[in-house]
Amino acid sequence: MEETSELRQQRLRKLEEIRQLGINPYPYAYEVSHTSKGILDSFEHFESSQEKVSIAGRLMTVRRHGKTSFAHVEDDAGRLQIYIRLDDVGQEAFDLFQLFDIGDIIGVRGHVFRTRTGEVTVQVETVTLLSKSLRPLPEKWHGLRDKEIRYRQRYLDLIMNPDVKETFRMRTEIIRALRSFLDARGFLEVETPVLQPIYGGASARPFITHHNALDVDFYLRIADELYLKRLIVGGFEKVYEFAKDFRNEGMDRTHQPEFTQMELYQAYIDYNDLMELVEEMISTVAQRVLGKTDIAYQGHRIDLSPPWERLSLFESIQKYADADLYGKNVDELRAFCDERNLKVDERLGPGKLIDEIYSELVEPYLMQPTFIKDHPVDMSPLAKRHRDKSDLTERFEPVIGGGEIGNAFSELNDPLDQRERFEQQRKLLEDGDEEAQVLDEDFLRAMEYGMPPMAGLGIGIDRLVMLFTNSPSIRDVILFPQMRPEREGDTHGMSDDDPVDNQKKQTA
RNA sequence: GAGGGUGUAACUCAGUCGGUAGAGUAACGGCCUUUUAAGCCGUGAGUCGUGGGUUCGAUUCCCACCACCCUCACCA
Repeated sequence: MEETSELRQQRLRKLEEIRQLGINPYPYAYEVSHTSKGILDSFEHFESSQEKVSIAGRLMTVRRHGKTSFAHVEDDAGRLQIYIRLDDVGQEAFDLFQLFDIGDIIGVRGHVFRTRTGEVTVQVETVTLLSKSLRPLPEKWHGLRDKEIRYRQRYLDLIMNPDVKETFRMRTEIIRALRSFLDARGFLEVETPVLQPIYGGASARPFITHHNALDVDFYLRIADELYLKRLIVGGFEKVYEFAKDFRNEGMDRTHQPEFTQMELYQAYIDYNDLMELVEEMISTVAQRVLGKTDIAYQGHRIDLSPPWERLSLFESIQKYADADLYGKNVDELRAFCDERNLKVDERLGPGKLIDEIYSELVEPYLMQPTFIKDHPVDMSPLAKRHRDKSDLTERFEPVIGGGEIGNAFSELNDPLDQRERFEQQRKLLEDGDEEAQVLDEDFLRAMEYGMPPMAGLGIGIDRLVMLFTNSPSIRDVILFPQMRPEREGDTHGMSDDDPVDNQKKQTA
């Protein structure tokens, strides 16, 4: 279908014509002296010096006027107008320029001036084709709106929508700021396996893959927690990792099967110390990336400056749902759910019920940064028991904008308690909880050698970036979000009969 | 997994109470040496998501399927 497209055929003809002129439409390099932004920022200098500049980028607009043309060239830093006159560039170059299309990558060299209407412009003396484009870009006025094409063909989205570029620049800056915050505090960035023989560290269903040489199945990690803790056993005292994790679950506005989490572990601190670190880290990153600590997210103003409110899970339910559920048994909790019209699964244990109640009645209303802490022990098999209440754990979730952006605890380092917790998880698994955690014998062995007291944290990087960039969907902060693969004959405009492939098939 | 919505030219969208479709942009030809949604004149462009059914006739009605979006359910 694409190969018969009229517009593409026209461009292929132009490509041939350019070749006939003895010009390579795909040359090797171009000497770029300046960026569009550099020229715009220092216009007076360039105007008075008449210094020659060369810029390269994508031709985004063209206004042809017979023997002159105005156009805009867009590079990584922005757009700059260029002005081409027959008298300036000569007949040959001007004819070549007539063969250019919007979307072509070109380089131009000339001096800088300001037009009658006041726009900073390069008056072109030489023009070079750097890459001929064969497909038309979306329309200049409405741009590219179709979300499916934007996600599937992110390159096109990036070309057409400047704010997308900005979002992903900011994503990188956020990660960079987190790194430098942790590095400055003596944390060591490490790498741990993505392929794991036993998955662990979170409650989720894994992806399974197969290693041929060993003839064993591996799991793509759902977390790196158990490996980072092994490193603390090994003697590192502060470690972190930016990890791509994989969870084989549903996808929606806040979930992708492949997502990024930053986990950190520090020996000899507890979860109270870690809360301080988290609020300082997030507000520092905001200050560095956004230049402020109050942000706007989907119509809400959020103040990230410390200290953040600290509420135990049961206090938060007390405060937002006006109910004291601490110490209630399963039947009482279920009765409460009925009373508040919460539909819950029959099989849920007390911990999951509490979590359900909290998620429905509390979390969505927590716009300002809040540490929700002290979760029931059966919800948190890797967390240390609360020092005062043995049925709770020293765990907290930083909640911002109505959703949690992470999870942390004073880490359980009692190997015998840990074994019991794994055994309880095994029962849950046998009772049909597909997300229950699996016993990891080597992890227990490591713990038996002696694991220092410590606290650990996981931060959902994608969600943090959503908050910082005011993005409503996780797909807006992942460059290439997972989509159902394209199939021939499906979505309109998406079928892509590659003529090169077809040629190969024919000649094979 | 359930419910709702969308799918028409390269893009953004109209439209057809059933008679095989239009606008703007982009493209092509012509005029135009400071334009910027340049302008003026002219032209071409589409298996109306896919498959089936009803019908003399389907892009339109019906059914199934596919993709995407939204809401809900599970999760970070």
